[in-house]
Amino acid sequence: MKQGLLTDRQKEVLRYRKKGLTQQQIAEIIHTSKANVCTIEKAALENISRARETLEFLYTLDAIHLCTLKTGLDLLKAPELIYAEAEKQGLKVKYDTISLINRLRDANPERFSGRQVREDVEIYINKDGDLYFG
Amino acid sequence: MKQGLLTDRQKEVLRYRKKGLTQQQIAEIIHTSKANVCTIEKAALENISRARETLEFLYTLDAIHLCTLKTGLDLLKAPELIYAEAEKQGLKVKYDTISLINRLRDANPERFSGRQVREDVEIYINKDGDLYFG
DNA sequence: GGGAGGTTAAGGGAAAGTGTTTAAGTTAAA
DNA sequence: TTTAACTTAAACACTTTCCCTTAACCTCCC
Repeated sequence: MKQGLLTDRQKEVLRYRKKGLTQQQIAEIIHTSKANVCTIEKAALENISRARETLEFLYTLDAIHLCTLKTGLDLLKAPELIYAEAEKQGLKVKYDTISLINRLRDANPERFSGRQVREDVEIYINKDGDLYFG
Repeated sequence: MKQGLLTDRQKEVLRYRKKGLTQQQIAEIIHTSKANVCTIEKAALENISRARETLEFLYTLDAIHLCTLKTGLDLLKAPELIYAEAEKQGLKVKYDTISLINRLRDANPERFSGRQVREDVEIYINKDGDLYFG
């Protein structure tokens, strides 16, 4: 029963990295190429992302689908859309306009460019008014 | 670039489960055996555990183990224990007594019942005096 | 230009994970 | 006791991940 997503190799690299060592230095210590250290580090960070995404999914489990932000939508128009849909469901969104926009962009920056939605974003809400994106 | 630890199959089962369906019912819906549904669900829960453990590792990356709150300990005695250990390490805990207790309980409510520690809690601290629990 | 730090791509062998079936085993409730 | 719900083990085909090498590329900065 293995525990954690990260392999020993990946943890090793992350620890050295945390200490401030360069990939080259680490490569010498663990007897491999710097390209390999880079790959291992990248894999580690990817695993960490996947761990985060996995736990996010849990939240969407007890959340319901609220609406979809369609590609091309003006980001500034998202809040009123979301508020309106939440009201239909009898739910109160936990965020004000400003923090809602910030949360939208912080959650997945690659889906917005400037004020525009680049890719459909699914909006979920739970009973506490927390929002999740899929 | 895959995202999240859970496979589509695993998410599917978890969603049906959340709705209250039995493994047998799910098996019929997704056209397989109930034993298989059980296996898939188990794998899903294991993956969720691994995701949690992965993120916990991140905290311990720049934190050191401070002490252990043993099962049965009075929650109100935790702060002085923690302060004492932190002082030994030359570190200042970021929280006062009240907020420390609140943080302890908020972090993992299932580990405390009333004033008592129900299950060993590992305390970690980083250079900023932040506390993490494992 | 050349060096240091970092990244990417292609490929390969070993290891691990996934979904599945079959068959046997609990456990708790009617 | 019988039944429904759930768990477990073994085995198999299949896919993915991991670590590694080699060889290239990028971006600063001297």
